[in-house]
Amino acid sequence: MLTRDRILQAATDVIKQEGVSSLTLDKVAARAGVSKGGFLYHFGSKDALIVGLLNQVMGVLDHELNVLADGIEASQGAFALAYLDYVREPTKAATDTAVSILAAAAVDDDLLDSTRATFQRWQDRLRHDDGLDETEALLARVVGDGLWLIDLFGLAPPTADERRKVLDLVSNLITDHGAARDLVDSAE
Amino acid sequence: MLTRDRILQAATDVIKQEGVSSLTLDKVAARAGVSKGGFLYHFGSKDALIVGLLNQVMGVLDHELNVLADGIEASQGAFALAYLDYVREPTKAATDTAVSILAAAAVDDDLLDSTRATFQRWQDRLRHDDGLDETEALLARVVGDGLWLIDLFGLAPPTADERRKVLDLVSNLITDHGAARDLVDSAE
DNA sequence: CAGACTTTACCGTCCGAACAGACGGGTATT
DNA sequence: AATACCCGTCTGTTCGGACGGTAAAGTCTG
Repeated sequence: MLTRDRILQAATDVIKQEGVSSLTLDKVAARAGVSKGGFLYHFGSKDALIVGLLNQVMGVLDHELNVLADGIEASQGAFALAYLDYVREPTKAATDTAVSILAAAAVDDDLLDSTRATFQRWQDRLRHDDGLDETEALLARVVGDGLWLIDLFGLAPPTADERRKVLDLVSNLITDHGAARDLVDSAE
Repeated sequence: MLTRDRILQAATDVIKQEGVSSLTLDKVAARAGVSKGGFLYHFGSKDALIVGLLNQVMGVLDHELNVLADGIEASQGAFALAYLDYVREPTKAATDTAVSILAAAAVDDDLLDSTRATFQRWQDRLRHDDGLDETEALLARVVGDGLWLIDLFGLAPPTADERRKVLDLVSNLITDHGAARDLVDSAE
């Protein structure tokens, strides 16, 4: 395993196990089995570490999301359905991304810029390229992100059963377009 | 204004304007117009400051949520509808809570315990006391929290119009119970 | 040899916390 | 009413330690 990757993994582990405030260069270097100088050869600063963390983990997330969407044979809303499926149970990529975002927000808000751009791309894809009602598409994203962020902070996360039911509800809403359209229309 | 309250307000302002990493005792004390010693008289440690921040702001949020729910005349799902209404546009209490949670997560995860308990109470109230389908109730919470947390991190937040539409969609789903029940049933 | 990689040693800064004491309004005592 | 006292509030300073980052020397490999 490359040293650089070991460092990224070590950084993620430190945050997961000891919290964002324990993410220090010394601790990451020690856990990666490298000296502080060795660490700084690969990442010139703490900010660079976090950018590297976000880039890697958001790349994985984006890739897995695309693979998942390609595997869904629905005529429309494949990406939205993939977005929902992705949070059915916590994956390593999703958890790693969450802690990385937390670390970035804690250190310097600007580090999240590229992450925001990725979310914007997902949002745009949901809005235009999916042949799906825009509001339903947004609902899928909000529900997906909501569950994901509830997990991140541990804010009374729903049980596995509740989780499954709410995801099924939204998935059905998307698939059975008529039902949702009726609801929307009845409001106007 | 009491010194203690000035300090809490100053802490919130510092996080909002300069980020979590700038939340230092010196900076908060200076902005509150008090010496560092004066600060430490009111909050014996940085942890105590964050606990105080969370307690105050979660108390306000809980209160406003209850007032809002009492003002809704729906036969069922009043609390769920209030939860959704509360995120229609960003309120000061919601924003303050968000940054406080971020600060707590950054400093020490355990500081969030009482906040988690409050969310659990909300969750329980949604689940049992509202005469509403459990899945729909959870949907309301996930959508509310989702929008709120998307705002916190600025992760491609939807426009005001999109926001309104998706909240209306979920509100209608809750009010028109039959439609959602059909969707749920059709999945089983 | 050359260059990629790693180590050791070190520095300046900043932070959280502790501390001794000043100020001042209220209270009790005379 | 004047004096003495107390205590909640706040000030300014100090300190130990941790942190991010630098510099330069050393090592391994092709």
